[in-house]
Amino acid sequence: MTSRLASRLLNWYRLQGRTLPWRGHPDPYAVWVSEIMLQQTRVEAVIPYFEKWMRLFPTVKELAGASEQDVLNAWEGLGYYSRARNLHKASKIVVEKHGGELPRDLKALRELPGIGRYTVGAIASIAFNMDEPTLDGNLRRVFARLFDVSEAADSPAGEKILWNLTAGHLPRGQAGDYNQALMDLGATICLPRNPRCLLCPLMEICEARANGTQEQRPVLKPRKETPFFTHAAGVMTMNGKVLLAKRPSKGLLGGMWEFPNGRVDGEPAEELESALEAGYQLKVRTGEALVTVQHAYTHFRVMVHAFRCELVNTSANENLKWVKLEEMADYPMGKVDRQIARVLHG
DNA sequence: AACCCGTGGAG
DNA sequence: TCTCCAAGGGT
Repeated sequence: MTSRLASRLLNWYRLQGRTLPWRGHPDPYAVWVSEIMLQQTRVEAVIPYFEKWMRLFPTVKELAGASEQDVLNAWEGLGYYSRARNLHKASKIVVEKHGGELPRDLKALRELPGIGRYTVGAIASIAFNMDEPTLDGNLRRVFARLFDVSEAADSPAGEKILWNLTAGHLPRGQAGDYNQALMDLGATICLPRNPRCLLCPLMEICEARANGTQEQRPVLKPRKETPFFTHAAGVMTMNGKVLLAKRPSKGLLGGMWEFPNGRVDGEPAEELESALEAGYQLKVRTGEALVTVQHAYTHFRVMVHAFRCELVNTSANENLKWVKLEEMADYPMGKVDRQIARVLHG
């Protein structure tokens, strides 16, 4: 039994659904890669990365055999780099424990790093045509509006209601199309701001059920305000090489490379030396500022002053490396450090 | 539960 | 310029 909602939705999807590189792809691996890339990331940003990724790592086995450096390089610019590290880890597990094939078992999928409740439902329904619901930001918004969900949509209580709503309308045998239709609807019609209700295939149902509260849905918890920090970075060049540091594997930009830097509270030029000593066991003499970069991360903003430094002394450190200027592109960096690197390269 | 994790586009 | 937030997961 297909609900009226699902029926309207599926008819609309056949006519208005988007054509995307991973849609109709025969390989579950392609669906997997796309779902990881699409976490908190827009379709337009993902497409070029997906196509490059599938050229570099066409199969699970080739991904598993790649170095973390190559994997992070392929991901550079897409953000949330733990996704790349987890996908890489998971590919090795799939090769070792599942014969190189993505398992069709919900529990086995859920245990792979980087695959949570949403991604299990998406892969199971889209790649394996299983009757599984899922809930992402699009479905959350669509159902919160359609059924006047006053509970905070990003709270456990609200999410439980929303999971039940989407599961309750799931059409047997067409869960993949149903889930993707709701995502397309959320991304092109039921927009966060200024929804295009006149083009919506569910307008009639929505008007009947939503009590006119659509513009006030979904209810979301208030955000915390973002702090601001100032950092100083040291640019140390010698014989056509520059000193780079590898970040810890966890946390912000985990496993990526950067110019040695530290947080400063007073005048950057005066504090840089002590900051670098604390973080990198370096002795340096600062010179003139090379470039200043501002950047807004999700949870804080930074201003980074990059200084040319004269190196006096350094202790042994595995995470420090002298890199030829022409080879900086081979070292995965976040946006800020890539910007500094570009200034150096000319 | 609350917090952390990137980047870019839209308004 | 500034705020919002996007096919979430991990801790």
